[in-house]
Amino acid sequence: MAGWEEIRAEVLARIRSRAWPLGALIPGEAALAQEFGVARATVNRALSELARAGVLERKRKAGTRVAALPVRKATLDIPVIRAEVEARGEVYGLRLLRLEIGRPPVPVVARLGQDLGEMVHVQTLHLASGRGFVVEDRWLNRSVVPDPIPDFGAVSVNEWLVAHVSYASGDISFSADAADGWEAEALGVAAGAAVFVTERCTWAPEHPITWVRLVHAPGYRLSTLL
Amino acid sequence: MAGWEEIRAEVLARIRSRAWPLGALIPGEAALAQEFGVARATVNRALSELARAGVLERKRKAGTRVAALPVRKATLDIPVIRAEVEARGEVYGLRLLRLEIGRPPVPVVARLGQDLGEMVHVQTLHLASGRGFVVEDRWLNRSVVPDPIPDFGAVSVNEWLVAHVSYASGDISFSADAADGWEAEALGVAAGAAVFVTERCTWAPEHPITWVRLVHAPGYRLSTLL
DNA sequence: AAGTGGTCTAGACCACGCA
DNA sequence: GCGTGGTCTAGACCACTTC
Repeated sequence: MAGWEEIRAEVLARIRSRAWPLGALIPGEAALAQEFGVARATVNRALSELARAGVLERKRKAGTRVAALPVRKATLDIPVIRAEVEARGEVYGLRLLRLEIGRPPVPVVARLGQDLGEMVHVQTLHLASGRGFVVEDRWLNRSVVPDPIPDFGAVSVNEWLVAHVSYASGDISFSADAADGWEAEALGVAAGAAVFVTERCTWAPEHPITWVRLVHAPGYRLSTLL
Repeated sequence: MAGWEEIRAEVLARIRSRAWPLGALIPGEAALAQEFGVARATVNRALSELARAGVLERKRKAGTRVAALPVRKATLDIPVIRAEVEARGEVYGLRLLRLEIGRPPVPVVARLGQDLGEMVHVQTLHLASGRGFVVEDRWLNRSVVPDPIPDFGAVSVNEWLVAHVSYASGDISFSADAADGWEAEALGVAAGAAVFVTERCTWAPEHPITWVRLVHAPGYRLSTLL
């Protein structure tokens, strides 16, 4: 018994075999290190990984226990749309549908957490081999966009942001919705069709950067390994 | 400059400020350790975290470079449904709609990767404060279910599995779909309404355990911090 | 062959959170 | 307080990859 991965496996095995039941306190790092004949840091690495995966819950002083109701954690990759299209072996295309300056609707202001007044509104259509793949509806903080405004018909806003604007945090959510009139038209599907929607909001340390809603063509799947 | 989090922040700042441009090779761990006045292990921890987040790409011998097309990684929590309902402050309820033994349809067999012959088919409805919350359609490997079959009207299959069956791996995917006839009826919505669908497949090291499709009531959102 | 990141060790100090 | 996990160090060896 040597590497942290072997130790992680052994600990997992004890949990799966109910040698360490759900909710139970397991021995401390020092004890396990001695039992396995490794340094405490190695045990720490193994247990930390399991905690990150949601299998264990660790607290200073309280010790480490097996999670009672294991909350599985899955890691999602959120690629740039162009990369996603190309990964499918299709040809990426981009069409700028609308670019204007105006005040965002109330729900968008609410999500951003503050009213920035006028913002840059961009609507684009991402194409995979000529077919509509994703419709993007985005509001951008004017202060992050230079004057003149970059050509968002050549480089998608997302890719431009990644390369030119630093940011700190954000959130993302997924839902199902019925395709809106113009969204359905852009994607070439019937209005009201069930579509997968991604909504993202990002902030720089001190101010909002952008809010975006991505409507994916029917059949879209987001998947990952558990 | 001391902790790995500070070093991570400093490295991030250099990337965001384009001092280290996208795709560029950054100094080795040893050099950074000297510059920051810390041990190499500390730099390693900081860079490893950034690599896990998709900001850096690391390869032995080749060195560490800034990811050219940053793939954001988001971590999703996949809770047990009961916990999800209770976290909303609602009362959880469970109703067993169907329990039978039979052969799964072809798409399910395909997903599982092998034909197990007859399987246990369970359909349940999860309720939040009496309203339909999730419809579950599940096929279980007969060999993981004891005889007699547990009371899946009292404890959901998922919770029973968590507590009684060890497993190794699986995958999960999310999509949008139009609600099917019986699903719509169970949820109390119009047939064809846009619903959020979670599909999960899990395997023990050597054999499939279960395939499940969860249809969430309209309005369901899956969200996380980036 | 050589350079880079990945891991391990033995020891140490510290922060947190219970009592 | 005091026990636990979280982190840092200095040094070492190893695995992988490119040259």
